Amino acid sequence: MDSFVVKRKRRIGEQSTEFNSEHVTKKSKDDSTETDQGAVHSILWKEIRRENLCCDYTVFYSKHQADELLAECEKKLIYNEGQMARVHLYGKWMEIARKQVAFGDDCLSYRFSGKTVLARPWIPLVQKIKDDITKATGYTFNFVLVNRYKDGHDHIGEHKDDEKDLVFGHPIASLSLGQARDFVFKHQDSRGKKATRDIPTVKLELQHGSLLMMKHPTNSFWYHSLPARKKLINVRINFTFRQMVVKKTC
DNA sequence: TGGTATAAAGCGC
DNA sequence: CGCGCTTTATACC
Repeated sequence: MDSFVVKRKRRIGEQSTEFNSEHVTKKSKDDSTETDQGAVHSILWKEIRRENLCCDYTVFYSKHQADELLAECEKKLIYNEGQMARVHLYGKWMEIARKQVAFGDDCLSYRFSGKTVLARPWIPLVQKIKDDITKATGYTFNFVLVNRYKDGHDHIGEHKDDEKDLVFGHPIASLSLGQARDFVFKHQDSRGKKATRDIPTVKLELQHGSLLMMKHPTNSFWYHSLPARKKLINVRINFTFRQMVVKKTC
């Protein structure tokens, strides 16, 4: 069993909606003997399972905690500009419809779509979120890509996370703050006109303060996207914590 | 070395 | 407004 049920010293928030809920099971509390004056609670993960898709979702921070984190992010985060804010796709350089910055251990970088995003040194705000997730899940991370979607016009297209620089099999932890947004998984065999199979898309709504653990082999088989939702006016900031291959040279 | 994939926008419906 | 589909020439195994 791949479950990880972890105790945290806080009450977790409400579960959010997963549209195709018939395939979702809530993880039951295990046979834990934890009795820390009732102050410690197991995280209730919503398990999302399809063929070669394995994700766990929970509301990780209370509204109050998430509000404070979002405010601090808006105050302290500075995003990449210029060449660093573009991708090379289908022969053209394109501006991205969002803002992006990365933090990580010394000398780490992440290459995708013809560009290299260098990690800035960790700052306490981001380090704290990373440490919270590690405490809750047991997984470590040495890199995070931060995407800021200023409103519902900002988005990211269908893609798979580029695995060249990622430690194979390590989960990606996606923490969301701010505007709840739809998040869509589409199986690689069900895309386009010459799809060979008809596998339904999987849609989630990623809530303020939520954590989505994307586990192996999800990213090898499924594309994901954050489609535009043009009526939404509020900002969303997303952190995707990763474990990168550490190279010998800087 | 070639075969393969593409984190984007734009169009039609 | 939202979706599905096409594009395209470079970068990479």
